[in-house]
Amino acid sequence: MRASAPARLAARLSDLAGAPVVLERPSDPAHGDYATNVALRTAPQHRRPPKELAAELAERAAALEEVERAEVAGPGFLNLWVTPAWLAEALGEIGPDYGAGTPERRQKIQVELISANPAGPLTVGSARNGAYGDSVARLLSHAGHEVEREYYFNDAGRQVELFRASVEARRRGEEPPEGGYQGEYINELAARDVDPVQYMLGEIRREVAEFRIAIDSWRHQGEIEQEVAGVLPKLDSYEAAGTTWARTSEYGDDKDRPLIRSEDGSYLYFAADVAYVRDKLERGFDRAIYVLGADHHGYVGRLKAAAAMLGYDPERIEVLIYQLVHIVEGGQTKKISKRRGDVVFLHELIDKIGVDATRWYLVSRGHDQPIDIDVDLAAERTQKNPVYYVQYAHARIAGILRNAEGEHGGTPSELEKEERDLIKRLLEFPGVAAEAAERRAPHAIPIYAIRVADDFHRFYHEHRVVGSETEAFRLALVRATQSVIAHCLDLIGVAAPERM
RNA sequence: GCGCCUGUAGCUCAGCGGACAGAGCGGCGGCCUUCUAAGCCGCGGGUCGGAGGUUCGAAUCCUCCCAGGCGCACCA
Repeated sequence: MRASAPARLAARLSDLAGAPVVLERPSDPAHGDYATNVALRTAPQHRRPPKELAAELAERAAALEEVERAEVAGPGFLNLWVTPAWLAEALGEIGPDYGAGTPERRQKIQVELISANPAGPLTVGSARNGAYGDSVARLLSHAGHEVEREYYFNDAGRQVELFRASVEARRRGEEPPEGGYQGEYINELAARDVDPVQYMLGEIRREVAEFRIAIDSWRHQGEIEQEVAGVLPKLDSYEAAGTTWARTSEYGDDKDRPLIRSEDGSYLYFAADVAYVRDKLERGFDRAIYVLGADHHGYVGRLKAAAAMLGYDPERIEVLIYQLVHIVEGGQTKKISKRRGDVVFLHELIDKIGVDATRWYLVSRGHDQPIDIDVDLAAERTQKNPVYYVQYAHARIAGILRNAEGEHGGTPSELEKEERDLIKRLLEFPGVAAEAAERRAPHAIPIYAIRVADDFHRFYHEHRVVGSETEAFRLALVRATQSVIAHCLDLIGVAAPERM
């Protein structure tokens, strides 16, 4: 896989400049198709005025066949205009594998996501975990890594027993136990003749699939707990205050962590964490990614400490934190609590607005940004979800392609403004996808997709495709646009419809 | 008290070292005999929480302060 056209252009310019050139797309069209600040950045080390350096580079750049014009502007920017032939040729590179990377070092990566207790249906909080984590997994896979998705069922702990007891109490017509679970779904479960935990295990698998997340590996707490006894002797631990402690504070954690409950000698959760870390890394993953809500960010230190204590490079453990989803009711914002029943379930949101709008909505803001879902406004607000705007562009193109019979391709001698803008936008895709993967920031994809749809709708409004003088070229342009939109939607698990 | 995250247009959010800060929604006004009007165009709207600092250049980096969210269990 060779570098994308803009990357190759940047590389040629880097040779001319003798320094790495980063091309950006200026917002002001008067500043060219591409611009670079190399002269500004390298002026200090050359001890020469940036404008002088930029002027020299401009002269050399203008001699490149792909460059139509090069100008120095402002304090020392170099602005470039590219030829229609270069744009048309670059367009030809857009296809099924467009933007797919081959990393310098292909890694085997595990992404553990959701892993909600089977103590009820998935909440919108878990849905954010899934939408975010799965999109990161898709991005990494697109970037060329080998990715496996795992879901860990905490199906043997205290919370789950409390849940089971709550349902059973309900069946006997009693109040739930102290700290137990409440809510309509408990009543519904009580009415069914099933083991509540077994039932939820099945329900969650179904919901995850419906949310378009393909889990490769389902693990259960019991499996990990069997490994605990074998791991504990390998830890740097000591006895104090009636229990065994892992000396995690020596390995970057805030404090030491107890491994065994002194009351009854049973393993505490951290013991399972350690066993699980080893389990993951021993399975040959170069990297184990955990996707956790902000309420679990205290986990980062202890998981890395666990790895370090076992002799692994803690860099192999990566914890992705996303901010929480809150529900807003009557102007009041509150944290989701399954136990209290203050909760919006994923299936409710899907029923209201569908999988596409739900996934788009949950992944389209930065993971560092909290999300409020207003129970009353959710449906109304998401009717205006930009997902439809993007899907519409895809469907519109499908319509054009249904009407067209001619060949695709060719290079017109002149390009319309809307065509140039659209092509340049499409050429951004490999960079956008690579950066999104690198930064674990899938929200860049929907934002970019909106811009593509934007440029397409503008083009569509101004120019006809079928029956135009440059029909073959425009068919290729429109087909490439559709392909890039489809790639974007796929990266975030949203459907790309042929008709709307 | 300590740690992580956040504070950008009326609302929801992008932008995270470059050229006058952007989009969607909401408001107002235009555009369908032509490939889907779920569309396009125009208008209005911002001391980028505050104060210092680094830099040729800061919404973007550093420090402090203010405000909000989340953590700091022998629960998960």
